[in-house]
Amino acid sequence: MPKIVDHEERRHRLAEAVWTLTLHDGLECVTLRKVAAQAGVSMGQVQHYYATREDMVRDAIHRAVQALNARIESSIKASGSTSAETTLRECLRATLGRDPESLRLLQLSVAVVGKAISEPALAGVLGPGDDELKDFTAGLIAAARQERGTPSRGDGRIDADICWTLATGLGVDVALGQRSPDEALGVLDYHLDNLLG
Amino acid sequence: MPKIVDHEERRHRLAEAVWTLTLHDGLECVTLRKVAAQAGVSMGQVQHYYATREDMVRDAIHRAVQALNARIESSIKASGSTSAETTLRECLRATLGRDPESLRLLQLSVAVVGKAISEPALAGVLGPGDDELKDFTAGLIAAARQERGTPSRGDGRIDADICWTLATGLGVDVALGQRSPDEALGVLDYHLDNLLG
DNA sequence: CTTTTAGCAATGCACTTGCATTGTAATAAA
DNA sequence: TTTATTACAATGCAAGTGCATTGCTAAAAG
Repeated sequence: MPKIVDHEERRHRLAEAVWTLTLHDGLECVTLRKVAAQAGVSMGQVQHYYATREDMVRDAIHRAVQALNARIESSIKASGSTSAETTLRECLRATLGRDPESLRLLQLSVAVVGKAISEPALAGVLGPGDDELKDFTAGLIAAARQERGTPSRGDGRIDADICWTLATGLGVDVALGQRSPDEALGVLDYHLDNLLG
Repeated sequence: MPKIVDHEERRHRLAEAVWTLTLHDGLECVTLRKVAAQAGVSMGQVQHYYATREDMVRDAIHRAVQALNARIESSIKASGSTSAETTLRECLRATLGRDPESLRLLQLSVAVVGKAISEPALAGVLGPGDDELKDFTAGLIAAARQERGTPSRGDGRIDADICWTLATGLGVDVALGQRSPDEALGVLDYHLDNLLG
């Protein structure tokens, strides 16, 4: 029938604008007009794709989390054929914002996490808190120890838990500029050396 | 001259109102009128004590951080005469929001940390990122190992760093309701057992 | 008692906000 | 070519915002 455009591309552009504004001015400054201006479109277009401002912000956050998870998973797959230790290190490193785009997404997550306090539904979406990931990581730890010939000890699930909590904590520091990515990497590697050694 | 009131008490009441609103509705919903209503005073009174909204929010955040630090320090002093290990455990535990007021302050910190992305000056104020604390903690770790008869190993400063990063990371999870304080405590203790054992 | 001043309370105002409404141009199906 | 429908653009509007201004009241200094 009529003019058909790529909705996905439009929403992505708008989400990008929301990201930029959020990082630059904070979430409270994300308004329909500013998003339109940032994206270089009219306010009508924004309204066409999002029923409410809440909808828009929600989608932008959702897309950011997806993009971040995609980067972690691609890190896992990129080092899939090497040793378990390499895979373990690599996927934890993915949370440290070591390239510009990862850093951007990381900062965005931090900028947004506060909303989850007054909006508990958001808490589940953020952060890698699922059991599946922890089991997977616990398996990697066990395998890495076997590679090293280190006897297994302790509770692998808690070890995995600590790895992720530490890595995301380091990531927060990096996002806030309180730590360089390299310094965070050093701390993480130090922990893994102790854990596997 | 004229009527004299306790400025400190007034500002504290207003800050309390800001806290409550922030936890309940998020920072973006903190307006002069709502704060006045929450505190049960007129909007004029709020304006009398804060020149701008920004001033008000800044002061409320500052007071929250102060209160949280005070709780950590009081934890240290409360266990001052016992073993180094007890002191170490106790001051790290203080970041886990184990009593209602600590939890409230912890949640408030999380609700506010996002602002630090677009307002880097705030980053320094939040979180226990100073070197002094890390040195102190490194000292506690060394002393605790001596108490246990464990030979010292690794880098005490990085160990201390990891302890705090882990503890604050766990605190974030608790604040978001993704972890119970008891669970977080278990993870922290597990880590300290490994570290000191 | 007078006077001065801190401590508000009340109101007003320009501005911004999200959202609704309406109009219009383009295009694919008929 | 007609027509239906998508994709906007433009404008309007009520509500809410931060802040300025004004006026009043109570109490301490004189």
